[in-house]
Formats: sequence, C-alpha cells, structure tokens
Amino acid sequence: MFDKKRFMVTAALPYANGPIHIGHLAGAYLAADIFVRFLRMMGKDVVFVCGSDEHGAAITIKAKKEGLTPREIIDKYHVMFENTFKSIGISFDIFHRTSSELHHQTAKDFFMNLYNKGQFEERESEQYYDEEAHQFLADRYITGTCPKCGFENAYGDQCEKCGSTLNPTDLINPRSTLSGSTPVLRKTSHWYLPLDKYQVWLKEWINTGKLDGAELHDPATWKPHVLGQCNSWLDGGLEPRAMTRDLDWGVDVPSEIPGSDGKKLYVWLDAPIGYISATKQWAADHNRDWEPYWKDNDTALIHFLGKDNIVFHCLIFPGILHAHGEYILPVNVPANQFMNLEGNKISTSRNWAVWVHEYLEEMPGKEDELRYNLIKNMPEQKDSEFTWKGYQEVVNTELVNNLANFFNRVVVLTNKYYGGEIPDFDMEESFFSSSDPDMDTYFDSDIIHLYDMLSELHGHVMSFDFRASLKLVMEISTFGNQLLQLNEPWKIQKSEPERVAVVMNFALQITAVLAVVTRPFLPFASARMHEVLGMDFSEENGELVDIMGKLAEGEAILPAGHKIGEPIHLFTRITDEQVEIQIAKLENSKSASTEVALADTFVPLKPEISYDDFARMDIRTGKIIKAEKMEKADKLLVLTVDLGFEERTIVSGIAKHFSPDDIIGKQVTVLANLAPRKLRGVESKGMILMAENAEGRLMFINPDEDFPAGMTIQ
RNA sequence: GGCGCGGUAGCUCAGCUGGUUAGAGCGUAGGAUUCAUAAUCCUAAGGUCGGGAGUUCAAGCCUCCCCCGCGCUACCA
Repeated sequence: MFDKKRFMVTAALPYANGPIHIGHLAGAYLAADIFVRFLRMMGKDVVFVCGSDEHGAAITIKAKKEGLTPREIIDKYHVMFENTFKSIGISFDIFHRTSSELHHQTAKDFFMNLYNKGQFEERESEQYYDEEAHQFLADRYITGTCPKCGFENAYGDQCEKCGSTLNPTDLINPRSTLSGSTPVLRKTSHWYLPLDKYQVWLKEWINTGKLDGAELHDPATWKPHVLGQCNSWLDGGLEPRAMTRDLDWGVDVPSEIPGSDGKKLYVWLDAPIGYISATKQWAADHNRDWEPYWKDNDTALIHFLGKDNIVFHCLIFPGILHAHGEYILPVNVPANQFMNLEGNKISTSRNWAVWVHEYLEEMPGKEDELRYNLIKNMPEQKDSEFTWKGYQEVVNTELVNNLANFFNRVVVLTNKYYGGEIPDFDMEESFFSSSDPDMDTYFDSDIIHLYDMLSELHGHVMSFDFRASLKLVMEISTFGNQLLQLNEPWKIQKSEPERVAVVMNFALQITAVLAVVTRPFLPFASARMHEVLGMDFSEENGELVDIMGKLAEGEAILPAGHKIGEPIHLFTRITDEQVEIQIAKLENSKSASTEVALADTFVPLKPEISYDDFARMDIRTGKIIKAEKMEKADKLLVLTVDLGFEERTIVSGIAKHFSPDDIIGKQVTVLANLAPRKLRGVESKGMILMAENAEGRLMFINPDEDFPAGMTIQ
C-alpha cells in the first residue's frame, strides 16, 4: 500500500444534526488525521477530505421541532463542525458539505451514469402517503405503536424505546407527523441497486483482494472485525437496495429521468459521493486535477470510520463505484469500534458524552491532552473506555512526567551549561546508553538506534496501529530520560565536560526527533517544541524523510552552535478539581436527561372506551405452576397457569426479566379470553398482565394477598 | 437462537504464520539520583492466558463443547 503514488483518505461525514463528541474523534477522525499527517511528513501525495452530511428526514424533523429551516440547522452544525475539527487539530485538506451545488451536481451525474448503464432496477412498492400534506412520508415522519414493545411513539424505522428496527408498515395505528392524519399506502416507484448481483464479486474482492484478475488489496491487512462483519452480511445474502426515496430535503433525482418528480437520492448515493465532490472542490481551489485521486490504480483509497459504517463502505459504496466502472475501490477500511464513557455507552439522546466543543472551552489549551488519551485508548480492535480519572493519570504520568519533563530538563541544562547553544563535541568521546547498557557507546552508532525506532514507528502507522505508534513515541522520550540518568551530566560537568558535551548534544537530537514525530499525534505540543528548539514548523512536507536520512547516516539533526530558546512546560498537571468538575457535569446531565426522559415517556392516554368495551375483557386471577424457557428464543417463557377451573399454556415475552424458577408459584393476573395465538409453534392462550416503567422494567400485577385462582377482576 | 468481534498480571492493554522460564504502561514495594512540573532511573513482587476436552514432540495462539461482554439479527400477540 505504501508503494502507491498517491493517497486518497476520507473520514466519515458527520451528520449535521448534533455536535461532535469524543467517540467520533476516537472512532474515525483522529486515526485518519495521524495517518494523513504521517504520510505528508513522509513526503507522500495525499488528500484528506471530509464534510457535513446535510440531507435526510432527521434534519427536517429537527428543524421543525426547533422552529428553524433545514438550511439554518445545517448551517449551524456545518460551522460548528468546522470550528471543532480545526480547534482539535484535524488537518482536513477540505471540509466540504453535501448541500453545495457542486455536490448536488456530482451526485446527480453519478446517478445518471448508473441509470444510463442500466444498473438500476425500477421497482414499485407501497409507501405511506399523507393525503393532507400531499406527499409520501419518510420513515421518520411516521409514528405509531411499536408492535414489539407497545411504545406508542415509535418511528417508522426504529422504536427508540426497545431499539427494534422497524418498517413503517409494522407500526400499529400509524400517524403522519406532518398533519397528524392517518397515512394511506400508495404505490410509488424507486430505483434499486441490485446488490444481490454484486454478491459474488464483492465476496471475492473482500476476501482475496482480487477483482477481475487484478490484485487490489491484501485482506490480511484488514481488521478482523471488518472482514467479519462483511462476511456476516455476504453470507446472509445481499438484497437490492433502494437508491432513491420520497423525501423533500436532499439531492433531486435528475429531472430528465421519467418519474423523477419528488424523488431524492437516498443516503447511499448521497453521502459517500460527498467524498468525491469534496475532492473536486479541493482540486478547483488548488488548481489541481481531482480525477487521479479517484480513478488511477496508483492511488490508495482509504476510508476511516466507526464500525456502524462498515457495511456501507465495504459493500454498498464499492458496489456503486464498481457499477460506475471508472472508479477505484478502497485498499483498506480501517474501521474502529466504539468508545464508551465512564462505564456507559456514549449517547447523544441521553446526553452521555464529552462534547468536543465544550471540552475545548472548559479545558483551553489542552487539545493534545485529549488527543493523547483518545489515541492511547483508541478502540482499534474492540470497544474501549474513556474515564476522566484515566485522563488525569495519563496526562500527569506520561505527558507531564515523562515527555514534558524530559524536554524541560534538556533545555534547562543546555541553557545552564552552554548559554542555550548546542554544544560541539568529540566523536571519539564515549557515553552510556540504554540501547546497550553493558558497554560504552558513541554518538554516530547510537543515533542509529533512533533511526530504528522511527522505522518501527512508520511500520505501526502504516498498519493502522496507532496505539502502538503512540507508545513508541513515548519510548523515545523514555530513551532520552535514560540517557540523562545513566550519564548524570549534573555530576560530571565539572570533571568531564567533554563527555557531558556528547551526552547533551545527543539529548538535544532526541528532543528534535520528538518535536518532529509528535506532530501527527500532538500537533500543538509539537509546535511548541519546534519553537523552543528554533526549528522550522511550516507545512508537513517530507520532514520525516529528512531526519530519518540524517539519522541513518549517523548525523545530527540540530547542528552544533544552533541557538535554542528558554525552557517551557509543554504540559501541566490535571488537578483533582478539574476531574471532579467534569465527572459532576456528566452525572448532572445524566440525571437531568433521565428526568426529561421519564416525563417524556408517560404514554398518552388511549381514546375513551365504553363500559361495555371493558366488560368484554375477562380478567382472572391465576397462579404460575410451571415455567420454562422456550428453546431457541431469547425472550420467551412458556408458562403453565392455574386458573382454578383449568390450567393453560401462556407464552410470555419476559425471559429477559425473570428466570423460570423464580416465578413458579407466583400469583398473576391473566387476560383470559384473548384469542389464542401461536408463538414459535406453541399456542398461547391468554396474556399475563404486567406493569412497565420508563426504563422497561417489568412487574407482575397481582392481588396483594394470597387469593384463589380463577376469580374475576372487574 | 443464528452470525461477527472480544474475554491475557489489581487497572488499561501487547502477544506475528503454534516453538525455550507469557510481555508493556499505570499502580504497589525496595533502592539510586537531584538538572527537571515531589519529576527521572534501576530492581522486585504479581498471571490456572474465561472454563473443559482434543489435535500435536510442542497451544494464549489450531479443533470441539460450555460460560461471559459488545454489535447485528430472529422470537417477545
């Protein structure tokens, strides 16, 4: 991969309906940023693109809720994204947006191309239509009762209470959120991408890297969980996917296509094309040609994203690119897993998150401290965890005690002994080094040890192993601390100044190496080091190649006589108070949002019924006399209930809440005249009445004293 | 239930295609040192590698069964 002429690097487009949190950074943006900065410093031709994903029903709904236009919503978040990413040091070459004219045109062209090639299947389906608002309804515009948990405000695509994935037609009592009316099913037609037809080549391409005889990537370099998830989908069989929707906020289906009225491109053909339009805009801004970056086989296309996006970028987008025919496919999709926060999943809706823009305000000047922690704990192979206590410990022990302290003591000693000038020394002079503790070493041979470390660092970055590469950076600092400790210049400066001169010169070369290699990880501290050392800190452009070349030759990076500046503290300690404030803030937001959630989830009253309606229900007391788990079902218990006059079988979905042994002998309340229904082959006659709280916890409803079975309830 | 990814020292994690006494950082204990933000350096203690069986001369790494965590998915009238 590294032998490719140029690199096209993308980071997942953030959706413009909420701010960026640490999970986003750890999942995609930091990994991409390190990789790209490193490539630039290796002198590679690389373009790094991203942008706001600004279409779809969720944005129009949010706009409506807040009394704003969709345009106002996306403008707000686009600006916010730009500021956040810039402030935390994500070095996009361009941060574009899908609402731009250029993107609309690019996406339409792409659609037109596939259409003309006959790649689409046009299919009719029935979708809900709002007769008052005169439009088809996006899944998110339809609410109704969840068929699975009974929650009355489930969306057409998902129930936010039980988390099930739904189709709008699954909803009981569907309502349009536009007009409140009951939507009707109406025929509509859409263009589908026949992924089922791509299945064979996709499977081959993913697992062997081969496509049409060409070797495109090495699957051994792909992460196991990425391959695993792809194969899980492939083995389940791919199905055609609609590439268009009846939406009102998005990219129009090209008007020259019959039946395009009111149709918009669906996210599959919108967001990822955003990478391409971003590249076009970048090219136009810099008077460059965008096409080689997407169409030349000598380009390595790499997508950085979180695991929620794997299937999208490994199967659907490659399917689209290949259907078009002119585009290259990604050589790797190094998806990360998720980062948890203080023991819980990060959740936007429950406000359980560290928002990056808030962090930047509350912890000013501590960009690198956050970057360091997120990289150190990057969820590369499995979910990981961010804690404020861990943040404090890592900053104080690793950044302050190890790195900043090393830098500081070298600069202090240089100023003290040599008035801030890098000392000249005798190449024949020996000293101690931890690279070979048993014998004395010399400048030109030991400096190659630094080269070896950088070369190892390079290997880690190229295999997307950012945790390991960060660790290696810190080992360089430790190597420096060891050098000082083994030679103790403060003890021998009077007696052996020649030896101190080599040691200090070498120590200064290590600080120079650190100034350069920290840049992809800790760009802000890197800038401070450059300044103190009097090194040029301009563009990232081949400087790693430079210093590696020198080190390999046993040469110094900073020449003798070079003047450096005054000592500074690169990092300062995180206090207990700072940590406590952050933890308290999290806890507060949690309890606050729980209260809101509780208030929100009081299920609205159902329409009034008559006494007769009630009287038709036969509700009885009963007692569970037998309970066992249903085979091959996670949530079902098969209960035998004594109703006094008979025993009957009732299947109940409570296995997650109660174990069979615990509920035998339990008094229950049974809706006894409910029509029987078969569940997984077992006939269930009746239903156990349960109370449920906002968190989904279940409780039996029963007489509060021992009471005979079979008695009526009225 | 199915599929995928994980389960390694108190904590966070490394362990390449199976190969000698299983590693790192933090924490803990002892020692050295004072240039440095009470920082640094050295040493030590500490692990039935989720559990069980198997393949092999040899398994943390391979096979089978089971348990636990996470994700997707199915059943939950």
